[in-house]
Amino acid sequence: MAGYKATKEEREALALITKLLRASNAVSQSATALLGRVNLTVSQFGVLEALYHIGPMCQRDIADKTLKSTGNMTTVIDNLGKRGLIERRRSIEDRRYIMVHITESGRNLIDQIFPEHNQRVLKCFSVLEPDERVEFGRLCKKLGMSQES
Amino acid sequence: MAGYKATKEEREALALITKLLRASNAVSQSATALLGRVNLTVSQFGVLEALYHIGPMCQRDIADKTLKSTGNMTTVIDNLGKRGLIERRRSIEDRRYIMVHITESGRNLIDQIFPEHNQRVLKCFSVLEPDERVEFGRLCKKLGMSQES
DNA sequence: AATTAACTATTCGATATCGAACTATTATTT
DNA sequence: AAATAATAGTTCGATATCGAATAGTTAATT
Repeated sequence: MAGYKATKEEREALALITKLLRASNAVSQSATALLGRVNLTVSQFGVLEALYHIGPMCQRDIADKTLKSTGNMTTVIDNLGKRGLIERRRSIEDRRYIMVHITESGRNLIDQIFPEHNQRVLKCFSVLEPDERVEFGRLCKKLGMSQES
Repeated sequence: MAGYKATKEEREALALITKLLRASNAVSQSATALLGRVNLTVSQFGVLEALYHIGPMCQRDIADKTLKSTGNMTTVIDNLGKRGLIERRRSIEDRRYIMVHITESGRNLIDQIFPEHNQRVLKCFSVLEPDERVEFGRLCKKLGMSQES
């Protein structure tokens, strides 16, 4: 048997991270359940939605925005490109950059699912009271910002 | 341009899910940063840790516990098996089940990283006050349980 | 007893994901 | 100007992940 034993504080923290991961999982699964209908993965949706709302970005910026690696971006954006949902345009000023643009077709796809997607996200959080939602957002933000480099 | 426009409530919910995913990502990354040292993936650690603390389980139960598919479990457990960290034993009473056991070697590995892992998790949440941690856990639990079928 | 239904695990194809090595381009240093 | 450093994107190998199809086992039904 192990000689190591977690302290009470540690056990509480472990319980807390479990709850957080479970909540995050539940919410994101429930919110993205409709993506299958239009054959989008969660990653693809994330990228497409960012381009839709923020505008053209280079892959590095998209990777930062979605918390993924640049190697991963190449793959995801390749797959979006195959379906004609985005377009790559090499920057002229600095030829290292490739600006990624959402196409008309990509825009239509987002328009098609966004209303229901928003409804679902809203519904997910409707188990919390309004003031609980505010508090939850505040605490998440504290946690999300704390680990930044 | 899109004819669709999100309501204020929807926009707030979208902002909230972003904060939640960011928090979840930040915490889980910071907590699991040391796994590379012992060549474990996050999934492998999750499975191994569950077996360590709960005891032998069949793959279906492990999948439920870790919120993954059974197909995925086959892969992850295969990879843990290759390294001799777990053992599969076909159940005799009901031959559909395969009980997965952690080995001595697997137990040693967990013992080796668990103290530091716990410290890291604890540190992640130390940005919250004690009463905030309690409240955060309560809200996460509400969210995590709400989407269950 | 035979059929059907329910359930566990595996397989497969497609996509995601990381980190590290690599190429191409631009910026900085000497 | 040449060498060096920094940066963007790609490639590769390994692993993860899903959903659907499949095989094998047991339970329930007829």
